[in-house]
Amino acid sequence: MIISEFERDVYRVVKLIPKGKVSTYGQIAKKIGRPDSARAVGNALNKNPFAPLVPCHRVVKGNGELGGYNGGCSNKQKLLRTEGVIIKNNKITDFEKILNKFDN
DNA sequence: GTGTTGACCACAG
DNA sequence: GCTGTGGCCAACA
Repeated sequence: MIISEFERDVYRVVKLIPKGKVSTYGQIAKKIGRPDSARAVGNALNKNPFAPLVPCHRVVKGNGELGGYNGGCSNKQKLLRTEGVIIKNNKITDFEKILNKFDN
């Protein structure tokens, strides 16, 4: 399985998200140097060649909603709650508090 | 090779 | 607050 440098960066950053925290497509995109390519980030995670390795459940939309990945990672929501992330109606409670902004 | 689509975000009206 | 448009990367028809 060979992937592009872009996707590799995406997975690298996503894996850096600490337990109990989440991030957004936009933040990840910005971190890897493509602030306008949140779509490509989602696409990379959609393929998800590192399914258990990349915590896709810690990646959500910019407004705190879970997003459309819900179909494949629904059980991960419960896992997030176990890690301390409160999820309410497919939305993250205290989203800004647990949001891991890769702000260097 | 061109156009469309996809787990999206930001800006303008 | 909602809608439309522009923007990036990769995959598919």
